[in-house]
Amino acid sequence: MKKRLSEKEEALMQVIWRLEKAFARDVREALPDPKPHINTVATTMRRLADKGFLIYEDFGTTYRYSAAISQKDYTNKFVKPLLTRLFGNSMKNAVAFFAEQEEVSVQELKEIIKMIEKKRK
Amino acid sequence: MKKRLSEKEEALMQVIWRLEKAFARDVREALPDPKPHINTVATTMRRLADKGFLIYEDFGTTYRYSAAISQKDYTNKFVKPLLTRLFGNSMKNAVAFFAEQEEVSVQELKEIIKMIEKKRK
DNA sequence: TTGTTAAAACTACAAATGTAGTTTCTGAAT
DNA sequence: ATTCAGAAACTACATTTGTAGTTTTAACAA
Repeated sequence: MKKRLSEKEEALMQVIWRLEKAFARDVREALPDPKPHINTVATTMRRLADKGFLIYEDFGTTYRYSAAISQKDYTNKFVKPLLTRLFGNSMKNAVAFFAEQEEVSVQELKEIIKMIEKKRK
Repeated sequence: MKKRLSEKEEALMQVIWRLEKAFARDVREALPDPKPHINTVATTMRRLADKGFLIYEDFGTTYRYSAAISQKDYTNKFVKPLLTRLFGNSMKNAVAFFAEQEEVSVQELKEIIKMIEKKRK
């Protein structure tokens, strides 16, 4: 698990994180149209398992997959470095950027502060 | 300019965003050891130009590159969707996550609020 | 037991990416 | 003019990713 995933691979992981446990066909179902060929999904999932991002249980005739890394851990390991690099090694700058872009309102920032303070005391 | 860049490509873009205008050798210089072969840098930059991420000026015997897309625009276009997908389509959740991880302190969040409020009035 | 079927396994191939050697060009220094 | 160096251009090749056809396997149904 060294490298960030590609967009398509990440899309599969998203589905698995959401469904928690899923067979290839479930994942395919959850993907938006145009849905990829089932073998494409299966191959990608196998590769993700090879790379350590998925684990699977043997279900007789099929495998059921689940994530080997939580979305949080993935985010910390692969997304956070990307963000901090982009924003001069400062998550504060990153947050400020999204706040300025009005992706996060002042109101929401205040809610976040409240939430954190409650949690920490 | 459809797809997010790979990690290596993004690393080059980082350098260019920082230097603003740069020759291949400048970019290579700015990269951490072990530095890639100069041709590797040049090839990657040419490909980035082909894909519309870089533009270049002819400098007689060489080309000087600069970004065709600002770091902000790149972030909005490619990083923000990734974040929102990861966090249930909510940038608020994303910010809350990083705040909880103590990547951003309550103090900093308050500074951001102040900064925003000043800018908006 | 013989189809039928669903899934995995195997195979294949194109495009993208990462990397770097070889060749050519051009301007600068003798 | 000749040589030299730096850079681009060209070429090459391995790996990864995206995609899907073909073959095998295993379970179930008639």
